[in-house]
Amino acid sequence: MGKVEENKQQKQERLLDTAFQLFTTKGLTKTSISDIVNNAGVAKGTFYLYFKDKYDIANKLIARKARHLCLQALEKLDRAELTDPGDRLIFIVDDILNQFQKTHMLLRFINKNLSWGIFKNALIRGSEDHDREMAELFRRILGDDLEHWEHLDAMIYLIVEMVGSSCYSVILERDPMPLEDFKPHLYRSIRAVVKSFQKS
Amino acid sequence: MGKVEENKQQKQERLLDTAFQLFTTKGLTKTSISDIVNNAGVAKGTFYLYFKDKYDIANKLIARKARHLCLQALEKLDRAELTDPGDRLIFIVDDILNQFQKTHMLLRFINKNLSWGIFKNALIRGSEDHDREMAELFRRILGDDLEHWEHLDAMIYLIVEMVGSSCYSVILERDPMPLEDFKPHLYRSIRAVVKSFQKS
Amino acid sequence: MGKVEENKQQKQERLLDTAFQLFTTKGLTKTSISDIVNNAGVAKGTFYLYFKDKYDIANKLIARKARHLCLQALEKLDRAELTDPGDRLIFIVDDILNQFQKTHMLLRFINKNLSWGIFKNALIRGSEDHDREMAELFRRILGDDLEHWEHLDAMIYLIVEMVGSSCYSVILERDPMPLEDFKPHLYRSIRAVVKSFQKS
Amino acid sequence: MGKVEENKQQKQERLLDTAFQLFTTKGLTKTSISDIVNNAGVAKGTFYLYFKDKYDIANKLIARKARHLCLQALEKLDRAELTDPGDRLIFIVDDILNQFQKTHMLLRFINKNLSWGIFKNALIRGSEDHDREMAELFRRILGDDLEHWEHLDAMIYLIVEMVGSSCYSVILERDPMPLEDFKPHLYRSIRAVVKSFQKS
DNA sequence: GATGAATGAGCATTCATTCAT
DNA sequence: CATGAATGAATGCTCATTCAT
Repeated sequence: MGKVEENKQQKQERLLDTAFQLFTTKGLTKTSISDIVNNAGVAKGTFYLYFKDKYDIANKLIARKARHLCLQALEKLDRAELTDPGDRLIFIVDDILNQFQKTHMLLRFINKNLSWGIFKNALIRGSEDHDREMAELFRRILGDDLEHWEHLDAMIYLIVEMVGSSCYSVILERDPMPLEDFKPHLYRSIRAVVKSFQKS
Repeated sequence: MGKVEENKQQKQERLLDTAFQLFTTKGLTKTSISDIVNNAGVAKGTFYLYFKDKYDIANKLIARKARHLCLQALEKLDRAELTDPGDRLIFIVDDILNQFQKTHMLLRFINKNLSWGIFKNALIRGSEDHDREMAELFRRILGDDLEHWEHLDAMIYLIVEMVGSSCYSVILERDPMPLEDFKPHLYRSIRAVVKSFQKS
Repeated sequence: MGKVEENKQQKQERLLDTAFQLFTTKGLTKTSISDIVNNAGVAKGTFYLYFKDKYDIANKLIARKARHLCLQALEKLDRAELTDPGDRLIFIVDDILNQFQKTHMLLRFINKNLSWGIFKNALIRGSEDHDREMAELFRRILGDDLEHWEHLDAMIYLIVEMVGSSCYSVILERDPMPLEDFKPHLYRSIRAVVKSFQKS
Repeated sequence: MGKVEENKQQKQERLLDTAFQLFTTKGLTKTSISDIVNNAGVAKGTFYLYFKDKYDIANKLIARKARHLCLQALEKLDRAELTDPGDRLIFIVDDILNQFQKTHMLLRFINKNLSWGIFKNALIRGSEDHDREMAELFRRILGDDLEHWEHLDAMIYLIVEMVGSSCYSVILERDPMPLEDFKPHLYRSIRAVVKSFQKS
């Protein structure tokens, strides 16, 4: 029985990997299910055993990749022993940007969907005690003194969108400037925004 | 044969209008060229006389709409007689957001493409003396005292991306909060970013 | 191992019941073997242990239902103590029509196959002494004085086809008229046909 | 322009003819649209230019064939100069049965759909003054003295269903007897039914 | 320039059937 | 006996593109 279960897992894994590779090279619209199964070496029907359609596998892929990305960054943050909340936030951002810089493919795929919603779902997903988990996540990112800020949710939302959106073309096209040139401006802006949310 | 020329213009216009309506209601991928020509009352072959394919007409449409949006905002700004650069920038942002709030369709279509590149092209497009035009545009937006800032291009880029990206789901889905609630945070952040770019 | 035997019987039964329900609601062509086994809670392979394919199970189902229908009508006839052959024939027809009226589903499934062949097979099926059984069946339906008629087989055939065919749309669509309005014409015609087959 | 129109007609005709041949040999369910276009020597897309799907072309085919069948029989009847309504009715029935006898294919295709509805639509189809046309049709079939009968519609319905249903297996399978043996019984029954509908 | 009939590659999806467990 | 994962042929249908008129 374990053997069958193992085999199933393997098939699904192979489909996910193949799909990821094709999505990142040819793009989602140009990739057909036929492409995926042919490259994965499984029968067409098998695809439908595991996924509803192309968008189903794409979403599962995004969630999986985003989750991995965030968890890695958070683990590094834990080991970094930073105390200043601005430093901590920028540490996370910097780590994620560096990961994207290393593999443009991943960024191209996660694309413009690089939003707060994605990350939230990737980390919390369907939890019962949603608010408590959110607070914990914020605390894990910023440190323990959350009471210095107002509207933490709006602040995080704004920063994630700002970073995600602005770095897309910076990383992929070096437009309007290379990432290294852009980082100082970005990080200075993040600090400014964080400060503007602080309770007076 | 001004009549013929007129007729040509009219056909193209009808195609653009129809395409816009279909793109905003059915979405780009779900709209076929057949849909467009049928609704426009034009023969299929005629489409190819004016556009290369679906994406060609979509891009021309985005450029046209974005241009209109910006020009309107700039004209209102000219009449508003504001002097503070932060006020001026926020006036523009506010006007554009209000326009999008009025017609969600337009925002849904321009989609995540709501980026600095779009606006830049919409306003300057293929000019020879690119840098001079940019400087003039900045001056038109911020006022005459540009020398107080460094890296104006980075600043504008960052702000446009931040606004565009964060307001997309705020306007269309009221997520994570309605536009009216979000605006104060956004404008406060814009001011903070603008300040952080000022020469010390 | 009566238990195993029982279990087998139960599985087959469950497949038959499920298939009937699906055939009558979704129609034969729209029902797949996957549908049947899923709804029956049986593995796909199991289906092939008992039936050759979809049409095999459908035929077995028709035979089974038609048989049940006829036997019920015949038993009621036995208890009705009618003597006139016309009365007896119409009693049977009326009972069957009423059963169909009650459950349109059944009629819709047996469909246009509601023919003499079906009923014959349902009642006699693969008997060795076919002719003697037929005579007995006729005698059971019409009474003992069969010698008054010629070509009994043709007569029964004609009447069954006439009733089955004409009542299909009458019962299911009330077209060209409702069953209650149609019955007098039908029964009058049956009597006329019966009479026309009598030996002069 | 005439040339294009002609070509279109020709294509549609070729599709109809090919479909008819395949439907009658392989059966409707076993015939795919690919089969049809391959045999017709046209592209797949062309099929959808003229028909919605397989059932659309089948229905158009049935209507067309049934219409042709009836019109032929009616024309012959006009030339036959029969006066007795029973004779006239049987003349029509006989002619149609003979046509089916000649080309089993046609009967196999029209199949169990050989009903009053088909013929009614084939002859009257979407007319405004439906009732008047029906009366005229009845008069054309039975002669001028329609007032001798009650419930003409029920009578015609019953007879068409009886003939269609009973002759299907008689012609195609010679079961339960060959057509020539069956005809006397059928015609005697028709006369009996017709008589039973006469006003007393 | 304008038309629209014709094309046919391409796609998603279904499903009967098999067979190793 | 029973299972259900895997198969892959088959099908209906779409649609961008061409080209003769």
